[in-house]
Amino acid sequence: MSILMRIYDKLYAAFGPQHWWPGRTPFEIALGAILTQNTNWENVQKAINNLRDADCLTPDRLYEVPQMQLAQLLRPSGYFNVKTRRVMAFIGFLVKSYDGDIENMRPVSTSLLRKQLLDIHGIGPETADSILLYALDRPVFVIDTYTKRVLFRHNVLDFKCTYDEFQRLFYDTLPGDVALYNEYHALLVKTGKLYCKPKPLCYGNSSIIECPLLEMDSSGK
DNA sequence: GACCAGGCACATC
DNA sequence: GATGTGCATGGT
Repeated sequence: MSILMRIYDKLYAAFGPQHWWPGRTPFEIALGAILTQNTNWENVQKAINNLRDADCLTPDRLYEVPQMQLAQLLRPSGYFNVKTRRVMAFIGFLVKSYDGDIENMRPVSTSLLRKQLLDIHGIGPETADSILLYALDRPVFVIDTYTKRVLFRHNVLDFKCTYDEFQRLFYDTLPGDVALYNEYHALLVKTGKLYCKPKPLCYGNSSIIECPLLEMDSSGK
């Protein structure tokens, strides 16, 4: 069994299902993916609640709302000027390419969708992959800071490896299963929050193991 | 007051 | 290609 599958089994046994992504609709999930960039989820939820209270939680309404007003609604999520532009870019794409309905993306291939998402200003690999996996149910593995930290601290990959290199390891050693990818990423975030804070640990010391639930036995099995 | 939080674009070398 | 920096609120 691969190291990644063993880690998954340990995490699932320890924490159980995480019921991700926290969002009511695919569109809300996509918005959350943008708003949570480098940001605590509780702050994102406040911004999403603002949008809901202002009746702005649909592509049509967001397409109409003035930029200044949108920025104020997004304020609690931090980087609100940046995120306002990014949300507007995403909405513009959705309206222009998919008639303002994320459901119209369903028939399109995953590889094409990923290219289109990455072309949108403010959507990088993690945000694109989060939308693909959690909003559109595609077998795409999301790599985030916690994923890198947890794997690095278990000597699976170097922290300096690229996004694609981390992702490749998951594709090479796990089946392409949406439910598995969904749960695994959520479990890595859960574990990272509990055990893999950036300090006082040093990224340069790969021998440090700070995730006790993940420690393997001496035979490496 | 310091640190942290589910990135990304852009400038510079 | 690698490295550094700006973006910002809110909780601990």
